[in-house]
Amino acid sequence: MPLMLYNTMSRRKEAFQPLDPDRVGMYVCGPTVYDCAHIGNARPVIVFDVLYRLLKRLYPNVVYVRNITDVDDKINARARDNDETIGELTARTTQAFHQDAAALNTLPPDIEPRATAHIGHMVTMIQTLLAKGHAYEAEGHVLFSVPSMPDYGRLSGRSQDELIAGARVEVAPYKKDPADFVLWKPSPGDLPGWDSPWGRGRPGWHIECSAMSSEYLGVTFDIHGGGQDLVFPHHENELAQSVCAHGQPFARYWLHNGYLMVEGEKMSKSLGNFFTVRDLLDQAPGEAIRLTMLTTHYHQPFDWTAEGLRQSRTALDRLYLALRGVAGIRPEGRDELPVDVLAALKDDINTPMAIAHLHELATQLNKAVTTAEKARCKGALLAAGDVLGLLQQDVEAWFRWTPTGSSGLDDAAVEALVQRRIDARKAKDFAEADRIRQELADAGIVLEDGAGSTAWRRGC
RNA sequence: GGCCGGGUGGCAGAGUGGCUAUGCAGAGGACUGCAAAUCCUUGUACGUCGGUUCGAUUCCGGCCUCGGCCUCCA
Repeated sequence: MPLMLYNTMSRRKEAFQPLDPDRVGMYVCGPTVYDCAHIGNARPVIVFDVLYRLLKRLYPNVVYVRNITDVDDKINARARDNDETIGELTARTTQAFHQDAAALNTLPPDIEPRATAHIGHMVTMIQTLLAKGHAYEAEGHVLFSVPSMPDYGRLSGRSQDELIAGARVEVAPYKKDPADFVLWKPSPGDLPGWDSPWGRGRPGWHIECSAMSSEYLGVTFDIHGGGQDLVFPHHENELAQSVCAHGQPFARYWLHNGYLMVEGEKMSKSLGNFFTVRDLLDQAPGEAIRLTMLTTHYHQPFDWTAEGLRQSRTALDRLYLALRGVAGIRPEGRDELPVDVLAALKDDINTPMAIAHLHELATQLNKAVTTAEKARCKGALLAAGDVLGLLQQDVEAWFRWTPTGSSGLDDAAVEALVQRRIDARKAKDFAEADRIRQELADAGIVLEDGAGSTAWRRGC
């Protein structure tokens, strides 16, 4: 079965056929670095990480580009509010983003270009658009002329008439058409600016992705991803600029992850349901956050709930318990992705289905009797985990995770109590053994007596 | 107003024109010093009204309802 992907452009699932199977290109819109990432930002990071891992399985050479937007009016405003320089703000938030992405067990992209390092390329593209009559200068701005592109609006599925009718924002007086958008705008002395044929200024939002994607992946490339909210206007405009400047097709497959809500409501600061990835990492392991995100198909709206996170932790407990049971056995077939997991992911990245198979593999592992069988099941489970970015940490590390600022028993204290209980059991002093069990239970520690040993873990 | 995507068992969440995932929670059983874990068994699910069909949760249409987008929020 070929890899099937839902293409926003055609509104249907299509068989993926790369332009060049020896160099598959994927561009995903990365963060604007003005603040810590919130959980909505985390969704595309995780979803496209799974696609990246899958593509790497299927093709020998995948180039994953995810940009950092480090020039933006929100950045300017935030730096002023924080009383820090723009450079300090963007460096700090970029680093925080990298830490969060790593905590969610996502692979770094192959190339992570920053917008400010590609201003020259953007200027060149804007000049081309001007020369071809797709852009015009007005009051120090350069604007893209939407009417100059007949099939503008195809990606987001709206006609130019609709755009004009629906425009609810005051139209800047220098625009020839209400739908026209900024390619370049003037910068006063106190804002970041670069010299250009149109004076000192800074780029509009959309042009950076057009410039950087073509620089690293070519003017036509395979996959372009991002959140659904970017379909319009960002991706529509990127597409328009790129096609008009280069005269060739742009991205061939457009993938968009659905929106994120919190406890059934739109996430917003005013509702008090706004979480950063950081906030959550203090309360739950990154792997649990990752699994939670993957339990809903990427294309569906995702409802983040405390209960959902709890269930994911329980699910990971189950999977890691299965692995703990075969800790001493060397896995077999570690590199062979189980066929049903592969099939699920090849069907438009059906992670919920893949996770269901993960559970079935765990059940098989739990039921395995012979060592050979256990080794095979363990290998299959781990291989399935690899492509999902799950089950890769040390089993005991998973069970010992503690929330930030926890004041409970530390590992050594738990070990000491467990040992005292083992001694009590050997002496058949079950009253003392049960007292210790209760003491540990009160501290959130679950004990599991096995043949000749006692394992422990921290409950949720 | 225009456009888009949803409504599945107690909960989350896939999927399918007939054989009805998976996990959590619940019930019963096996195992266990007690537990936990594990395994086995179990639960008349598909918003509503019509249509197509031998048969629809799955296809088509109306309706209800939820959410989103409509110029810079992933």
